[in-house]
Amino acid sequence: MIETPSWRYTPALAEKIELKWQKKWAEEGCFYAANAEGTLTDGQGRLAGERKPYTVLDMFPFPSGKGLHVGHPLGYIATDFVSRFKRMQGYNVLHALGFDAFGLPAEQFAIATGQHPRKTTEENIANMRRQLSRLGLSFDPRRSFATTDPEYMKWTQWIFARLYSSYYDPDFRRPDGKKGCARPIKELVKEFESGKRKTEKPWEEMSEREKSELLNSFRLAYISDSFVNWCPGLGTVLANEEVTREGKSERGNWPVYRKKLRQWSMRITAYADRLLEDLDGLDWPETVKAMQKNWIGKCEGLKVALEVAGKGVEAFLPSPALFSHPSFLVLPSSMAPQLPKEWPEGTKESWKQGATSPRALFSAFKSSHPYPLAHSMDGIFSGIFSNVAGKNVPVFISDYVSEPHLGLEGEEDAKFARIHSIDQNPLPAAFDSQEEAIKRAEEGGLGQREERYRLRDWLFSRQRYWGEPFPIVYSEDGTEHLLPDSFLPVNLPSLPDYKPKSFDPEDSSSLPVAPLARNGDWVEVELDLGDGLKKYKRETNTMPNWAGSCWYYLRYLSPRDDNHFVNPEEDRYFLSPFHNKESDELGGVDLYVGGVEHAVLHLLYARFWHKVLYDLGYLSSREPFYKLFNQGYVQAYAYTDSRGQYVPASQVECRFEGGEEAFYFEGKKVNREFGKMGKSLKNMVTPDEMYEAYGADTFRVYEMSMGPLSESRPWNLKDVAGSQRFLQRLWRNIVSEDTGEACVSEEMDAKTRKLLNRTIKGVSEDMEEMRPNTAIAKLIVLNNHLTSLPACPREAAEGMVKMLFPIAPHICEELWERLGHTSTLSFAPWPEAGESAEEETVAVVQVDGKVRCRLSVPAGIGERDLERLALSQEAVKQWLGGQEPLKVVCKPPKIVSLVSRKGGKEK
RNA sequence: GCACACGUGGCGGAAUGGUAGACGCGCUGGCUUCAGGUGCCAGUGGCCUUCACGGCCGUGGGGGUUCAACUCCCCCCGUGUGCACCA
Repeated sequence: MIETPSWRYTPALAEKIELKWQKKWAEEGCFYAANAEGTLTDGQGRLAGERKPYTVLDMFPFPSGKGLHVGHPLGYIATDFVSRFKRMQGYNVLHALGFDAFGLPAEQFAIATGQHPRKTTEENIANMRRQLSRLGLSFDPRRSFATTDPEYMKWTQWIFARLYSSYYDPDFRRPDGKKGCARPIKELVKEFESGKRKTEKPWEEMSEREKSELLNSFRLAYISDSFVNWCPGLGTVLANEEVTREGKSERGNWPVYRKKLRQWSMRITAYADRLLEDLDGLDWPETVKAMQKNWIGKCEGLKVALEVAGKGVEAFLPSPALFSHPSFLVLPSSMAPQLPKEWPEGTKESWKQGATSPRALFSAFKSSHPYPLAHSMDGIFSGIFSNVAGKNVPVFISDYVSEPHLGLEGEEDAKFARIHSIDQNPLPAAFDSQEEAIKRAEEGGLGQREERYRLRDWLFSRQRYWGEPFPIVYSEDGTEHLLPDSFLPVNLPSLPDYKPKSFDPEDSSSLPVAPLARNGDWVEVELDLGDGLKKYKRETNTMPNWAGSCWYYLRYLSPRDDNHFVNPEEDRYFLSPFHNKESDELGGVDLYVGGVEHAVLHLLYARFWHKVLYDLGYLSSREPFYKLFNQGYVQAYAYTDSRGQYVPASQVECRFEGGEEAFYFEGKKVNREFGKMGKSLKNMVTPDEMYEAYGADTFRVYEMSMGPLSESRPWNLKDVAGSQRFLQRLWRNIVSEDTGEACVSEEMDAKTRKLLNRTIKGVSEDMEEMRPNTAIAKLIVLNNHLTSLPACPREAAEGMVKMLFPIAPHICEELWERLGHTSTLSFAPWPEAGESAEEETVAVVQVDGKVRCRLSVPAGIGERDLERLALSQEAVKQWLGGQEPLKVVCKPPKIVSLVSRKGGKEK
């Protein structure tokens, strides 16, 4: 039996090395970013002086109760290698991770486990920290926080207060000199008082209540009666974005009803133009820009008159809808059972019987209707029918059509809506383009062409417990009052029962009850807001969890500052455009990495807040995130047996049959599918399993080498062995497996030098462009070459270790130490490619587009010389058939392309 | 239906107008070993031919531009994402 050498790079040794360096980095405060001034320095003086800042940001993680699988760390490993690479290039890197801990999932998890959300949230954060810390990520630990921390919540409320106290003045010039700026509402009041800005009724004659109403129509955070999506099953109101297209709640899949409610909103529409314009200057993926433009952008459509329950109303039909549904009837699903009664000429008995849900109605209608289905979406919840009752009247049925824009404000008025001209002027069922649809509709007198923004204001209140309370109280007459900053934070009260009051999911007559209203001692308060002690009632809504995630990247800069939400000095140092040439005039975080699922909402909301805070003079940059990178997802193979049941993927065996892969579970053949990683598909792999079986460095190398960072890719456990072997070979090249001591040669041959230089050049470019997969491939090539040498040259070993450090930091630190160095690699300068003395390269000779000859030539060869050399080759002469070439294209030193008289063409 | 993205060996992928298949997995052969595993060395797109050299074909399909196309343009097929009923 052969014993494993005592210093082989095994998972056990990897773990020892990894824990050793993680401890050391933590003790030395290795990843402390240094602030421009004040409290947070790096403690070592390393970063003092002229270092340029570089901010690397991960999307704010939500600490789920389920823990992480191997897909989650992908983005964190990516930002970590960028951070480490930038540190080696001499930047003062700010890289921190906090937690987005408010929100419905946290509340639901807590309810499910019967505990207080604060307790479960803290436990989940601790678990996530543990799983991530074993990866050796280079976060500055001093800058971490959770949105639920009272000190953080204080500033979230403070920002809300600024939005509430501001309005948008389209004529006022903002700091960058352009028109349109948020201003304190006090300025507006002055204009009303002085008469500079007119009001319908003179300002001084208005009651306090009237003034308050008027100002509300200007404030950036305002309260108004608005339609909300009431979900009795959850007992909460949801934003449109949280309602599925089937009209169910995104979380829980309960029915959702439209209700009128007094609600807080954010006037994001005031910023629509600027949110659109500034996209151009950002270094974002074009697809994300397109999605934002699509969301914000102008939409052409038709303003039409509708008849609703005998009353005339106006509606806007966007051109995409007009295109696919040229004339139509819209019915809320709640009316669906009555449809046959309302239907002109009674179209069939068979389908109105027993059709109580839209789904049932639809399928009954589809099966019985004699006419062809013109269009169907998702096949179930809606459909368009042509030639109903001899008329061209498509019908639209949906769970989610109680649209105020069609005047359908509540079930009581919602009989049906129809386009006036339908009977007189039925439109053809199909057009060639949206433009044609809108043109024909306009010509047909259906309505008037109009452009609108689609973007609507952002609904900002929730009837939940686990969110930030509003810094708002109401006096006895119902007028709202902002609490002064000195009253912040407004903390959540303790409640005997913090669950939202849910109802029968089908009970559409129910109304939301905010959990905070249950604590009477908290709601009813006596305060002195500057005019003596008075009685007030607190606002009982809470903020959505977008609130905390809208500005967290700012708090990383000065996480413990009690006087500012972000310290102005640090803002100017880290985010201002003047410190980062690349980000030009927009400024912001240098690199933001996360999933594309936040392409619209989170990024739009954060940009909006950032712009308001910029207008008000609190920030020096116009945009929050200069460069955005969307990483792909880690997907996984899943396996089903002959009955279609999922079998544990980890126990599936791959065999090689007739040159192809076949898969077996317990001796029986199974099918391979492709899907999300998770418990239901029995294909989940956790980082903890990877640490144990391979170590963190192998795991990191594997995740970065699987494919391009921006693409989704399947997790393939057996491929990890390749990454493991690479690190083992590297270790063995530099360290003796018997003694553990470095065994390198002080000499380096010319061939190795050349390859080293080429590798440095290539890897540097790949790292800069965030292509770790090709960087790793190049390092493996170098490593394989070093393996073939009798002894590894020290210079190559050190270059190798430096270049791999950002991706596999622990093993590289260990090798660096064993090579005789005493200080961390974290700040070692990134290697630079030297000049290679010898400059031979391979040139290719093509005849009629095909490679016919390869020549070894000096890299500096001239065009004439290369051409002459190519033409003198026997093989080339043969392919030219002894004749002069018709044409010669010579691009030294790489290629000579010849056209023969036989096959070639020439112009 | 509209918009965008993508399509390369048995698998993940590399090459962005200039040597297609880097690198890894898997597979084949050899060495080490009692054996398995690990490790090391060599080979590995298909077809033809061969001791060998070599030749032909090949990046979803078809057409085009070019001395030269995985790469650029047009058409088709397929896959994925977004949009639609919220506006």
